Amino acid sequence: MLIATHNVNSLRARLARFTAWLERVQPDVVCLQETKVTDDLFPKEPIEALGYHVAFHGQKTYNGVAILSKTPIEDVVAGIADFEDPQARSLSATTAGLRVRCLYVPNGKEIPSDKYEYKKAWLDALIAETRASWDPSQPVVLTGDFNIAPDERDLWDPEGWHEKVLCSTPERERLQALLDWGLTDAHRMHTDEAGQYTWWDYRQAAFRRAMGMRIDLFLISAPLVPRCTAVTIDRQERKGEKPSDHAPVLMELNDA
DNA sequence: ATGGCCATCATGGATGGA
Repeated sequence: MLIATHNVNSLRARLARFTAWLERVQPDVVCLQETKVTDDLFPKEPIEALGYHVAFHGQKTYNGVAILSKTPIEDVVAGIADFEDPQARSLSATTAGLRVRCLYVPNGKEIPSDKYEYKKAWLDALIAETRASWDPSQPVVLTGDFNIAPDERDLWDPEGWHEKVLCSTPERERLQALLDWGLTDAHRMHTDEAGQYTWWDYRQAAFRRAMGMRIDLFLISAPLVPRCTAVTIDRQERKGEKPSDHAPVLMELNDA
């Protein structure tokens, strides 16, 4: 089966492009971030018409997450336990035999800033809920836009980005806490290569100049590690008319 | 040297993104 994550940077602005991609690629499960649409306006009809069940958790203008699946979606939970969050950034659900968590981690803006403090507190709450209520012996997928580049291979200018937001030690320590709980960065199971980016700034012709970061991740629990045969970044989808600034990432899992 | 793009809301320009 194929599971995808994609920060679409507005689902409605990207709808025609996205549904064309969905029809072509035929992923079994898709996690979307930055849908930027309230639940009453979520464009579920064109997605359901392509054979997908859909769960969503959105708000006006900013943020917003959704899970699409060819099989029924159950036990949907929005947000993080014991964390009052006005921003729609987490959606968990069971589908296709997986417990899936679709995440849009806060950006953090700059260090120091209120937004950076919010990012750290948000990640602390995610870690706490994961330790308290999730089971790494089950098939668990945490995926989405983590807004953290795991290591120096994952950003185009390590010196320029040194201890900047998305790369700072406190952020990476929090990502490591999730990994230490019992998750594996699926991309790194298959390659040590640097420069495997998933996001490129719209400015400065960053995509053409390979100025990007790998911040869209699949973190998988131990039962899924032997099933994961490939992780690919769909760079083609970053090209053309009105792309998102993120490329979709696809993970292939063998049957259990 | 700085910022250079894009989406939203709204209809100008601020905010946010990363």
